[in-house]
Amino acid sequence: MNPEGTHWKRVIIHLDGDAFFASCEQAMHPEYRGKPVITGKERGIVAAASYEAKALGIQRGVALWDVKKICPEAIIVPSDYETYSLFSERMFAIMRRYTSTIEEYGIDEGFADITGLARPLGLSYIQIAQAMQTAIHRELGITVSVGMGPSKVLAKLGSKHKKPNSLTVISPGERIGYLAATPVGKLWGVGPRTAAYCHTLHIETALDFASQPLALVTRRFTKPLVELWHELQGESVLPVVTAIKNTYASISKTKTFTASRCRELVYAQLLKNVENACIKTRRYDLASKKIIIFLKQNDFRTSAAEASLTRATAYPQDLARVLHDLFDRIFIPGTDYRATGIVLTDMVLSADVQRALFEPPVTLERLHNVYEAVDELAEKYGKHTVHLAGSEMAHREPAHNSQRSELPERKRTRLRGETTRKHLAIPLLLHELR
DNA sequence: TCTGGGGTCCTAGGACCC
DNA sequence: TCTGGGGTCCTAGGACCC
Repeated sequence: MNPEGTHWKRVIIHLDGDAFFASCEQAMHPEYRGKPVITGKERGIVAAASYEAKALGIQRGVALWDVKKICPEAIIVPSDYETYSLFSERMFAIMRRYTSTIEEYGIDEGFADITGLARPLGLSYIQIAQAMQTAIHRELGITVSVGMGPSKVLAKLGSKHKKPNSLTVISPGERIGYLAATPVGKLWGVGPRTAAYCHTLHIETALDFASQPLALVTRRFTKPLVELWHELQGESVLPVVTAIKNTYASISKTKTFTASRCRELVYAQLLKNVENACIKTRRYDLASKKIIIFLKQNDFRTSAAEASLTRATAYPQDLARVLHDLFDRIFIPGTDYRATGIVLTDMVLSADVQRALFEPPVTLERLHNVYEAVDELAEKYGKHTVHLAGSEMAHREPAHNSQRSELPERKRTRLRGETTRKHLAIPLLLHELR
């Protein structure tokens, strides 16, 4: 192995937080360290389990019900995305000390392209990876696993290989061994359907897949799988995307509730989702030209309906009429429903929204003013201080399997880069760590 | 994993046009 | 009138990710 990677065309690293949510909780609460900690209280299933909890056989997705049976002393807390996002920001900031070619792939994982940086930084490639890893541990109190390879896929395979707090280098020369040990379904980009298809072709391991002739892969598989094939050869075709996401192609909201056949209640749930989706849409200065709704029956069958709008909007009032029509089209009386959902899509910038043909000029402006006031009130007094009468029932009804009602209402959701008191929380960690 | 919530990308097929 | 070839755009749905 040549860790300096001088013969590598690219040197990519992937950092992956270890039991990220649970680790953040342990970093924030010293009294949680060394103990089984579980997040996901608001959902009733395990979102993240600390390594102490994993050692007891507790995994993602397990019902909290069962957790308490296995381990009555487990510390169970709701997932606090706002705080984890702050840890995430800090983690990426540390990575950026070494290169700006960073991709924030998820809240707890990211890629860095460090090709050619060994000489200027005066560190070997492995030392660069270790420097990031130790700085994250020292400053944030959480550990990450790191993978290094000549492509994103191989780097990601490396970070997963041995957790926690590991560093795994998969060089072009060593990749065969790692691929032989990896079932094809474990590869990034291979889901259950593709894995099943692979089995029909007698492709069982990542190496089986990588050993297929390119012509066959191109003929039998889709474009993402062809890219995967190249990446597995150690040939980097997926770039590290540095652009930070600040817009959306679609915004959706879904919520599960205690199953009900009450038309008004189900509709109220749907309308509340619309209100939530609109809030987020306005926050990003967007407006939607197409709305899709769906109802999930108690047996998990879903039905959907959609409509295009005459004018892009981010105002529930605008959507009310079409929403009602869509709802009537798919609601079946006497059927129990467990969830509703809404997708706002075909987004445009709100600045580019034009008045619909034949629409009186005042309408749009008035709506705009009304919701500006609504958003201000929400900022001061909490989300949903003002909502449509039609969603009242959903606001009263506590959501199914959620203890959220016990939780203090979050003051508000921050915009990127906006400063709130919470930002002060992490520097305090430095003292706690001693 | 008997099932939460929020996203993106890709492909096939139809409509329509020249 | 019949036939051929080719392009673009849109939509629906599948599949995958965290």
